[in-house]
Amino acid sequence: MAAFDAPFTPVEPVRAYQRVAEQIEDRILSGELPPGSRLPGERELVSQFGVGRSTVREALRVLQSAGLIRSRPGDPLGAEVLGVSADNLSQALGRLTRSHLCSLGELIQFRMVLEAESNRLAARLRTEDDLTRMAELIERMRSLADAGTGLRAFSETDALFHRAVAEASRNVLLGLCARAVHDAVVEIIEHKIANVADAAAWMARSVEHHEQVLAAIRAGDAPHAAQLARRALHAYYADHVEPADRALLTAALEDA
Amino acid sequence: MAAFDAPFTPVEPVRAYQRVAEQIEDRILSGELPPGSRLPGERELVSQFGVGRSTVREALRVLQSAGLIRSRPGDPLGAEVLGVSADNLSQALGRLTRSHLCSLGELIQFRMVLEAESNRLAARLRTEDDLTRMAELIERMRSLADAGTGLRAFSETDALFHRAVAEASRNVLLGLCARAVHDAVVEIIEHKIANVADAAAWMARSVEHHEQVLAAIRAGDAPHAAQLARRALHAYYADHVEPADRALLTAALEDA
DNA sequence: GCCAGTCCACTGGTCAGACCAGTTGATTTC
DNA sequence: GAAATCAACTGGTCTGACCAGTGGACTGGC
Repeated sequence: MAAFDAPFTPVEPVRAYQRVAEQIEDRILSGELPPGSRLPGERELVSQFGVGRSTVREALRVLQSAGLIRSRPGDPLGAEVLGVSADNLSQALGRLTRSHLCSLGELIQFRMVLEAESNRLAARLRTEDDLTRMAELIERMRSLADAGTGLRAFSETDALFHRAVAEASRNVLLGLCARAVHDAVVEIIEHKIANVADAAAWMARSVEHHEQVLAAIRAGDAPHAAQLARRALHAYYADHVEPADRALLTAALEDA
Repeated sequence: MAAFDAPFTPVEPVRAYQRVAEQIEDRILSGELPPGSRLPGERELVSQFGVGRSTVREALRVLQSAGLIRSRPGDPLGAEVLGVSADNLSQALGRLTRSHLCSLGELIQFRMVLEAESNRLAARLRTEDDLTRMAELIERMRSLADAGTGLRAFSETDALFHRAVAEASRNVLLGLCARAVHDAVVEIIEHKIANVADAAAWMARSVEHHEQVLAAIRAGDAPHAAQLARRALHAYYADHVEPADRALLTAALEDA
């Protein structure tokens, strides 16, 4: 911005706990404190930062609510550094839907966009390694489905497949957001869908869908891979959103 | 999930400040405490919840870091309820990039996806009101550009236009995420781009681009509207990402 | 020497009480 | 009536204390 546009910016007071939190956050984000490492104990931080314990604790609380650290009473090693994850994102997205600021239909439409784009990019940028990884995961899903195990193990492998696709798309952000949205959706309507009547048939259909996706990605057919994701989500969720929102999902489907 | 799949889930201790924060958050998200309303003072909350002040303060800190409330020393009205916003999202996204877990290229690629999809849906779902709103904003941008005002005012109107498009797309989530990503990008490379050599020419080009977008949206040409967003972002940012990431941006461009 | 059990120093979680700087609105003063 | 003053608040911070729980050191028996 030009200098005359806003010569000075208002100065807002910076609280002590903010500066403490910033210092720690910077070290975590810069990699100086990698995931798995430990922070000093609270009383040690008190003497290092030269502030009271309540200030340190408020700072730690902020970092914890951001998902950067985790602390446990009685742990002589101090709080554990977790690093950046998608948890915070999915939490924020969950709040958006819980507040009815955005509907379930929008959430699923958004997921259609993300997964479609993930597939599209994967079809374009995937390596051979990516393809074998995905094929292996599909194989595992098939064997799980045949073995008649519970849905939980199947869903986990399913999530791994989507993660493999996201990795092949070479965009971490896309993958993290897709996972966050996925988690938010699950949190909202898990109970409605969890006990599908015929789990076996559902798993078989899911395996089939994933095979189609893999084939499109292998063939480098980006538009088709994208469209597959959109269609699958539409078919799966269309019945679970309010009728008013159904048009949204359909709109995301057309010539995308 | 089937009952035999995981009959019991581990029980983790719930801290007092968490329950306090949850109670308040629930009331905010349910709309019982709308944005602009006030929370009781901390000492009042202490007596209402029956916990110590530090517990109340840690809870408020969590809510504040989630962007749900804002407190100011000396305010006799108590903390202000802000409601859900995109700030929290952009903060999380900023952390992702600052931690080098995802690059600037990925961020911009993601923005290409979001804005393209926003345009696409807007082209399909826009109403006449949406169109006039957008046209007005473009007109305002043009007059600002002609008047030779600073970039700041121009950028604000630009942001309003994108918001209008997001609104026309009938997906709040898409708009909020797009704004969050936009903010994250700005935070990272604002200083690099802020003082463009020829602001006037840049603004003129921007107005022209927005007119093309509006025309496509008005015509209902969804694919073209989407492609316009991708191309504009590519043209604007391609030079600012590392060469290794340039292929990412290009990949997001092709037959999308 | 090894393993069980005990014990204790220490952790984070919580509370109570205090002080400070800053805001606000009523009160006083001119 | 406007300006200065004041007192009753607020949130921000610090101190010191207690608790339940953890984990390593210590101790006992084998």
